[in-house]
Amino acid sequence: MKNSEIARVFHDMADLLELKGENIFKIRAYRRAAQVIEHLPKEMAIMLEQGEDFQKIPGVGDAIAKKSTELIKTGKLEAYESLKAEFPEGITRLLEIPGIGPKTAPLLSSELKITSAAQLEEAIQEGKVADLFRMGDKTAQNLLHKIEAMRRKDQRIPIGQALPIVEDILSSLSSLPGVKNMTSAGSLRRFRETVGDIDIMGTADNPENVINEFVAFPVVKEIIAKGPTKASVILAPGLQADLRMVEHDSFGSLLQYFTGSKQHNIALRTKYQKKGLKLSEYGITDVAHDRLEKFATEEAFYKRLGMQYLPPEIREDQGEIELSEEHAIPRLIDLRDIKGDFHAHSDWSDGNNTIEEMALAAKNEGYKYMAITDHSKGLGIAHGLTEERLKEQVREIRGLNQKFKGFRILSGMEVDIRADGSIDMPDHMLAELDCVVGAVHSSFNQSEERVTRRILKAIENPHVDIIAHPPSRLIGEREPTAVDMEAVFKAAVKYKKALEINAMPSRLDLKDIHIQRARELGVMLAIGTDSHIAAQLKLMRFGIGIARRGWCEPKHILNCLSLEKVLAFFKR
DNA sequence: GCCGTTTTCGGCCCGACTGTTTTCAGTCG
Repeated sequence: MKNSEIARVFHDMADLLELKGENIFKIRAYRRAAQVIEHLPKEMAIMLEQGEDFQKIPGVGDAIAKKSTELIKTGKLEAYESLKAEFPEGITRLLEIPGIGPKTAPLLSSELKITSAAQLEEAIQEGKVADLFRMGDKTAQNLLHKIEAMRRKDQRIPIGQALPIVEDILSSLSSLPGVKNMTSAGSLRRFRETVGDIDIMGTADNPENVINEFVAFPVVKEIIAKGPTKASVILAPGLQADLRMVEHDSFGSLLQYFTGSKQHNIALRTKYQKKGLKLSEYGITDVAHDRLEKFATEEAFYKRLGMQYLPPEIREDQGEIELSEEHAIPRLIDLRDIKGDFHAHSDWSDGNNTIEEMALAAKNEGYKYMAITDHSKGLGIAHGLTEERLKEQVREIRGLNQKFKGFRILSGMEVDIRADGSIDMPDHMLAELDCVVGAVHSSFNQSEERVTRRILKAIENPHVDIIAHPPSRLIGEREPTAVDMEAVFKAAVKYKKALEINAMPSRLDLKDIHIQRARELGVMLAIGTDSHIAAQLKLMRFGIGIARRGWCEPKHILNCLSLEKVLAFFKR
C-alpha cells in the first residue's frame, strides 16, 4: 500500500471522526499524520521492511503507527471500516462543498437524506434547507452560489498554466502609481506542481485604487467580492485570484502568513507559543508585555525568531524549522547555477527549430552545453530518426560545433525503452553519442513488476546515461506508471546513471518527494526541458522550482557541472 | 491522538467573516 493511500484513509478517518463529534485534537492529529505521510519521501511499506520505527515520523505516535502497519500488512484497517459503517455512504462528499462543515453535513443527511451537491441544490430550491436549525434564507442562498462557484471553478491547475497568468497580472499591478510591493503568495510561491487559487499581496499608497484597477483587468471574468483592501475574482481560465492590499510596515508577516504552508505556520506558531510569542499575520506579540512587533519583510520576521530565512519552496513543516534555527538550511539550486540542458528536440524529429537555432538559444541562456536528443525511430509519430539519419545528425553536429566558441552541442538521442526494456537503437549507434536519454512512451499500464524490470533493464544498458521521467505521468491527464521508484533509485546509484527532472509543466516528473528521496540515496539528477521549440528552453525554471522543493543544491544536479565533468559522468 | 530544554498529563495556531443570534456557532484560510 502506497503512502498516498494510507494518507487518504487517515484523512477520511479525520472527516468521519469530525462528523462524529470526536475530540477536535484527535481529529487534528489524524489530519496532521495524513499530511505528513502523504509528503513522506520514502514509502512506509519500505520503511516497514527495513525495520524503521514509524514513531520517528513527526505526528505519528503509537496508535497511528500501529494502524499504518495494519494497513500495509493487510490492506485494510478495522477501525476505519467500523467507523465508515456508522455513517451513510457519501456523507463525507458533503464536506467538500464550501460552507458545509461537520455540523451542517450530518444535519442535512439525517433531516433531509442529502448526500450530494445536486441533492442539496434541489432541497434549497424547494425551501427545505432554510427551515433547518441555525440555517436561514440567506445561508441557503449563499450555499447555492457556492455550489455554482464550485462547479465553475476548475480543480487545481498545473503551475505552468497559472504562473504566466499571474506574472502578467503582477507586472500590470506593479506598474500602477503608488505601488510599493506586489508579489504572489500561497502554493504558487511555494512552487507546488498544481495551484488551487492565486494569492497576490501588495502594498501601495492608494490601495483602493489598485483594487479598482485589478478587478477591471480583461483577464477577470467575474468579481466575487470587492472591498477597500481585498478583492476576490475568477480569472478567465476558471481560477480564483485574491488580491490583498496591506500596510507597508506589516507586509513581511502578511506575506509569510499567506505563503504558508498552513502546516509550516501551525508548527511555527505552536513552537513559539511555548516560548511566549504569539505569531499572527500582523506580526509577533510578546505575550508577557502584550506588545505587537510588525515586520516589513519576511527576512526580518524570521530573524526576530532567531531563524535563517527560509525559501518558500521548502516551507512544508518537514524539518525546515529546526534546521533554520540551527542556521543549517543549504543554499538551494538557482537558475544561475545551470550550465546546460540535457533534453531538447530539433526539426530532425518532432521539434520546430534547427539544431543551430536551438544551440544559439541555449547559448543565449548563458549555457555552456546542450544535448540534442531527438526521438528514435520507435516513435513513428514523432518522426524518429533511423540509424542512417542519426549518423547524418552526428556529422552535422560535429560541423556546427566548429562554429561555436565556449559552447558545445552534445550529440544525443531520446531512445524508446520498449515494453520489454530493450532499446530501439543498436548499441553500436548509441556508442557514437555523447548522451543517451531513455524514456518510456508506451505500455503505461504494465504491472509494477514488469514496468520496474523494464526500466531497470534500461538503466543497466551501459550506453544509456539518463532515464527520463520514469513514472511518465501527465499532470491531471495520465496517472504515473506503477514503477517501484525505490528500486529505480538504487539501480541509478549502482550503475551511476542520472535520473531526469522533466521541466515541462505538464510533467514535472520526477516530482518533489521523488527528488528528495533520490537525493538522499545519492542519485545524480539531470534537469531537462524537453524543448520542442527554442522558446521552451525557458521552462528550465519549472525544473528548478521542483528541484528546490526537493531541497536540491547545485551538487545534486548534473546541469551545474562543467562540460568536462558532465562528459566524465557519462564516461565518454 | 500526539508531544515534552517548563509537562508522561494537560495542553494542543490564530484571526476573520457571516448569519443567526442577543453573546456566539460554524466555517474558512
